[in-house]
Parts: sequence; structure tokens; C-alpha cells
Amino acid sequence: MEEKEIQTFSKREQKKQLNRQNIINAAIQLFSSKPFSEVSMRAIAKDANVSPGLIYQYFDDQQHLFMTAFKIESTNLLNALRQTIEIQDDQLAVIARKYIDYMFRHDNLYQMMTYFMLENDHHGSVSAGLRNITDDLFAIFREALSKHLPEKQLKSAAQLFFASLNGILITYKNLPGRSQEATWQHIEHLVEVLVATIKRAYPE
Amino acid sequence: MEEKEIQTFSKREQKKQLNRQNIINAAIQLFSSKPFSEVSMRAIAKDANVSPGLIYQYFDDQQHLFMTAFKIESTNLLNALRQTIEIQDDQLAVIARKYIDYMFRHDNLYQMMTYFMLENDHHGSVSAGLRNITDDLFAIFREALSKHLPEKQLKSAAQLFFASLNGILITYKNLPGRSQEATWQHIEHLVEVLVATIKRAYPE
Amino acid sequence: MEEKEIQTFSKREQKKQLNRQNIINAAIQLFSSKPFSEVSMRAIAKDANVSPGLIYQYFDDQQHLFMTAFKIESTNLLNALRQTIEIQDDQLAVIARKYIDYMFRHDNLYQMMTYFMLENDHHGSVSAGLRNITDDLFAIFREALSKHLPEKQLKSAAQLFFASLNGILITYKNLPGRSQEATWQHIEHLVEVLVATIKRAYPE
Amino acid sequence: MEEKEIQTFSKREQKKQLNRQNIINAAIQLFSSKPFSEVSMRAIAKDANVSPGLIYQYFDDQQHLFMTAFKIESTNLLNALRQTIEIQDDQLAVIARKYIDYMFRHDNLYQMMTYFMLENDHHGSVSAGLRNITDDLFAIFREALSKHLPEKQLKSAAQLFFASLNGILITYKNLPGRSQEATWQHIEHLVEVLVATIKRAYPE
DNA sequence: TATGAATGAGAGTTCATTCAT
DNA sequence: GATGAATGAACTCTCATTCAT
Repeated sequence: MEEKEIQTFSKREQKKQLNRQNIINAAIQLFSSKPFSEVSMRAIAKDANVSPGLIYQYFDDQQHLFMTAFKIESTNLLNALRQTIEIQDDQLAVIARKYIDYMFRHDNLYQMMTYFMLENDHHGSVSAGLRNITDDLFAIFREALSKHLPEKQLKSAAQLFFASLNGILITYKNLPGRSQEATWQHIEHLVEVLVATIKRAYPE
Repeated sequence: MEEKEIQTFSKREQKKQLNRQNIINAAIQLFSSKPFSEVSMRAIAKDANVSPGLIYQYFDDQQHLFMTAFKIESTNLLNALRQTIEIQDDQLAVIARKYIDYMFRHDNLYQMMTYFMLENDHHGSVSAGLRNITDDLFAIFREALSKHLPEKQLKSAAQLFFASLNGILITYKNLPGRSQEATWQHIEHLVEVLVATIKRAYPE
Repeated sequence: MEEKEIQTFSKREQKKQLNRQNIINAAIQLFSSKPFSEVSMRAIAKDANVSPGLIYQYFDDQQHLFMTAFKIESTNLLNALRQTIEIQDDQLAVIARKYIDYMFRHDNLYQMMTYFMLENDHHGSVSAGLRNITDDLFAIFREALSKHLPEKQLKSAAQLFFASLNGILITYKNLPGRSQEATWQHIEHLVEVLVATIKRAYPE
Repeated sequence: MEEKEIQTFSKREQKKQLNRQNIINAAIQLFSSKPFSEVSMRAIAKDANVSPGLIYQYFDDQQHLFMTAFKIESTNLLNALRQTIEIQDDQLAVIARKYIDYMFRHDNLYQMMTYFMLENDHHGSVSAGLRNITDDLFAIFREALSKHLPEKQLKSAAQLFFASLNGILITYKNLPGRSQEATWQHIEHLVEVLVATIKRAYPE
């Protein structure tokens, strides 16, 4: 009897977590097919096979759900980048490329990152999330740059590097009048120039 | 009699132009206090002391009004930057600084530029506007970089420089946890590092 | 306990169906007091004691709501006519009279039918509804005419008969300058002439 | 001097009448390309090269302008039908065909006629116009039927005939699912059946 | 825990009409 | 007589969110 209850509870708990996960997945999925601001709570609920009301049991409001989805997606990016950190040769170029490649192909992450970067009425807890992710990414670039720059300059250089990559994406990713392929090549080229410039300024 | 008629006509025309200007001003004003996508036509009309319907006499739709406002504000920026082009000493640093300074202080322009950069369903004429402004800005940076780099590398370098400045702004301007003053100093510092890196890579 | 749950569920469902019905009723009601194209969703919501948004939970859009209302009302008419089909004596006259009588007294159905007949941008599913009703009505008239005409001519004759009745209504129902009573007598008379003409042309 | 004034006045008067005519023409023109209820005063003014305000100098409101346009167009129809009245052979068939042919090809007149027939809040003077036109049309059909029916039955028969033709048009002209050509053939056929039925009922 | 019916404010946009010029 | 700038109410429809069940 007791076991049954525990199991029931456990099943419930599982279902609960599954629902939560489904909601997040549905959100992430929708972000890749629609402009960020057009993803509605109703649509998420529908795709997650869940009632709209349930979303508010797991997330305070839309912002918090979006931020959670962002955190999860950016964790994937971080993992992908961390795998690269082992590489020794031309680490800087490889990481930079991996970063923009990931962002270019994962429109949902790109959309979310830019969305949160542009928001300026950060309500405490939500914004802290962005900060964490930014810091984590920054740490990776710092590591990759450590061969090229002295410790003293490392922090600023890493921040600059990170910012420049973002700038390249944001400035040119949606600039009209080019095919997707041409846009990608342009971005790739600019990243190469960025890496080359840094290497030139700070040879190993 | 004739004078009176002219004056009468003039008065009407003045009122008309005033209304048009008020609409644009109201829009620009609102862009600095609210996320771009949350500025409503009704709010603009109200702030401009004008009926909602009147806006559509001057602008085809919301997008066109927004683009017009963006053009006007960016023209101001371009003029400010062009004045700086005369300066000979340390032109690159001065222009870079002026650009981010302007963007930092004019939140409306910053909001608008990033908004249009992130939009990806550009409908023809509207998107052409963004392209023009981007090109104009790019030309200024190209000019400022021409002393440092050979002709061959100039184009990419200017694009990269422009992108990096945007990236610095976007990545750090709204990053929470810092005072406005501290944020500004951080951005300023990164721009200095950017300029220094370029100079180091490509001495005059 | 179980009963209570069922009842609870039932209450909710009842309220829901009541709202849905209220919306349709409000729409139907408004159609009899206003030109069809002037009935607004707001007015319907207000008369149904429901928020405007709720209407869109039950109906895709205005067209679908209108079509639903039309179907319901025309079903009532069809049922009324089908009851008459049992009658043997002078079936044609009785059915014709019943049809125009119903239409004359139910201004809402009259408004709706003419509205959909005059619409010319029928978007798929909506237009199919009109077609169905038209066909059903046509079948009834065909049946009533089957005594008078040979099989070969039946189809066209039924279509013509149906069209003529509509024409009488549309041409004279709102023709100004007559009292409602006089108008009705005029229409009734014309229908008698129509039936008489057919009988004269095609005696049993 | 006086002559000049007269001429000036005359010219003015001419211009005035021209404007009035242009407004009506623009309206009539627009009715053939758009659903009746979607023709706006602004659009009419624009097409007539006239300011929106001027329309209200010539016409009390939209309804009156529309009615005026309707009268003019229906006069054209009446003239076309009157030319046919001379014909001796098979006059009834010829006139019926001419009527539906004209209506079928002149969508603007068809739209207007049905519009005014369905209106039920006739404000005096406007509705009188419809009455006149209806009566004129009726007279023509009466004339065409005079060979077939005795004087006593003529009036009702003419009204019925007119109503039936309208009914055929309204019931089948926009019934979806048929090509325009097929629709026309169907209508033509029903009119033939109508004429045949009358001839059969009342041989010459 | 989970539902989903319901809210009601708010979005962009259009319109006939007016009136100062 | 003629203009056209301006109104402001009205339109359909969407949305995040709530709460009785």
C-alpha cells in the first residue's frame, strides 16, 4: 500500500518534470521557427500538450520561461565550446568559428541572446541568468586567448573578443540583400580577419 | 490681401508640418523609454497631441514611421561623426569614441538600430533604409581606418571595426549589475582596447 | 461524491455551452435589427454578456460565426418545411407559402441568406455551408414539384421555383411605400400567381 | 465686363458640373472592381481628382451618392431595354435575356441594385429612387408580357417575371463552385425555362 | 496537480465626416 | 466653391494571465 503510494507519487513527480520539460522544449522549438516576440504562451502550451494555466505553475511569467529556455540552450552551446578547448592548434580560430557557427545555425539561441541583451528593464533574478551565461562564455574565450596575451590584458581582451563576435553576428546576420550562404561566408570572413588581427597584434 | 493668403496658407502648412514633426518626435521620445516593440501607435498619437488616424496620413504604417524616425536619428549621428572626420590626431580613437558615446547617450537610436538589425523579415523599401545607414556609417569608419591599413584590407577591417563597436555596445550596455556610470567606463575601456589592438596590429 | 464530480463537470460544460449559445443567439438577434454587415463582434459580445475575446475561442473569425448562425437558422427553416412535405393536397402552394412566410417573419434568416448569396469572395469552407443549405432547400422544392413535372424537367424547374421565390422576397420585401401588412399581402399574392402559373403550364 | 462675368460664372458652373460628374463616374467605376461596401469616400474622391470634402457639397452623405450612381447606371439599363421593345418576334425572351445579360456583365449595377433592395432603413428620399427604377423596369416587362396575358393578370405577371429574373441572378450568380462561364450558362438556361413556362401557361 | 474557459485591455488600422482656411 | 488636415470612434482580432472547477 505504502509502496504503491510512493510509486504513485513518483509517477506524479515524473509526470510533473516531464510537463516542465515539455514546456521548455516547446518554447525552444518555437523560437527557431518564429520571431521571438511572436511566440505566445498559448502556442507553447499547445505544443507541449499542456494547458496554458499549467505554465504558470512552473514559471512566474513569460519572461522567466524564456530565460529558462535561454539558459538551457546556452548550456548546450557552452558544452559544445568546452569540447573544443582541448584542441591545441589554432585554438582561438577554432573556438571563434565554433561560436558563430553555432549561433548562425541555431536561430533560436541567437534570437534569445539578442533579445535578452537588448532588454533593459531587467527584473532582478531574470537578468542574473544572462549575466551567468555571459560570464561563462567569457571564461572560455579568456582561456583561448591566454596563449596570446599577458595575464594583465587578458580580461579586457576576452571581453572584447566576445563582444566583437556578437557584433559581427548582429550587424551582418540579417542584413538584407544577400543569400543565406553569402551572408555566412561574409561572417566567416570577418571572424577570420578578427582572429588574424589579434594574432598580428599579439603574436604567441 | 495676397500676403494674408500666403500667410494663411503658410499657417496651415506650418501646423501640418508641426504635427508631422510632433509624431516623429513623440515616437523617438518613446523609443528611449520603452523597448522598441512596445511603442504603440496610440501612445505616439497621444504624446504628439494628435489623433491616431492622423499618423496614417503621414506614414503608410508603423514600420514606415519607425524607419523614418530611425533615419532622422541616424542622420544626426552621421553628422556628428562627420564633424569629427576633420580631426587629424588619433582620428580612429576619436571617431570610435564619438560613435559609442552617441549611441550610449541616445538610447532611442540604439534601440532602433538594434531593432532593425534583428528584424529578419525586411519588406523591401524599409530594409533598404537600414542598408543605407549601415553603409554610410561604414564609409566613415573606412575613412578613419585608411591611415592604418592597406587599401586591400580596408573594407573588411572597416566592417569588422563597425561590428566590434556594435558588439561592445550590445553585449555590455544593458548587462545588469553595474551602475550606468560603471557600465559607461567599461564600454569606454573596451573601445580603447579595440583601438589599441588595431594600432598594434597595423602601426601607421 | 462521484455524482458531485459529474455534476461539477456538467456545470462547467453547461456554462460553456450556454456562452456559446448566447453568442450565437446574440448574433442572430442582431441580424434582425441591423443590416448584416453592420453587426460587430463587440456588439455580439456585449449582447451575449461575454468578453470579445471569448468569441474567438468558439469561432475562427467573424465569417465562421456568421455562417454558424446562418446554418442554425436555416436548419429551423428546413425542419419547418420538411414537416409540410407530408401534406398531400396542394403541396406546392403550401410549401411555397411556408417558405416565404418563414423568411418574411424571420428577418435575420432573410438577411443572412441574402448576405451569403451576394458575397463573392467565398473562402472554401464557409461557402460550402451556403451550398449545402441551398441544395437542401432545392431538394424540398424538387420533391414538391415532382407531381407536376416530368423527371427530365424537374431539376431546372425546382431551381427556377426556388429562385423565383427568393426574387419575390428580395424585390418586394423592402420596397418602400407600403405598410408591412400590405407588403406581405403583395408578396403572398405574387407567390400565388407563381404557383398558379406553374400549375397552368404543367397540370398534374 | 458683364459678359466676362457670365462666362466666368459659366466656366465655374461647368467646372462644378464636371466635378459632380467625375465623382459619380469614379463611384460607378469603383463599384465594378470592389465589393460595394468596400468603396470608400476617400477612394472616390481620389479617383475623381477631387477633395473628400467636396463630395459633401453635392451629396448629403454616402448613401445619397450611391443612390445617384445607381439611378444613372440603371437609366443606362432602361435605355438598353427600351431599344429592344421594338422587336416583335419572341420579345419576351429577348428582353429577359437582355436584362440578365446586362446585369451579369455590369457587376456595378448588380451590386447596387441588390444593395438597395436589401437595405431596410430607407430614409425617405433615397428609397423613392429605388421605387422609380423598379417601376420603370416593371413597365417594360409589362409591355413585353402584354401579348401573352390578359390585361387583368398583366400587372402581377410582370411583377412576378421581374422578381423571378432577379431571383435567378441573386440565387445563382455567386453560388460557388462553378466557373463564370458555367454560371452564365446555368442562368441563361433558367431564364429560358422561365420564359418557356410562361409561354406554356399563357400561349399567345 | 492540472485544466481551459474567460477576461479585458490593447494592438494596428480604416472610415465617413467636419471645418478652418 | 473647394480644400485636405484632422478627428475619434469603430473595426477585427490577439494576448498574457487568472481562477473556478
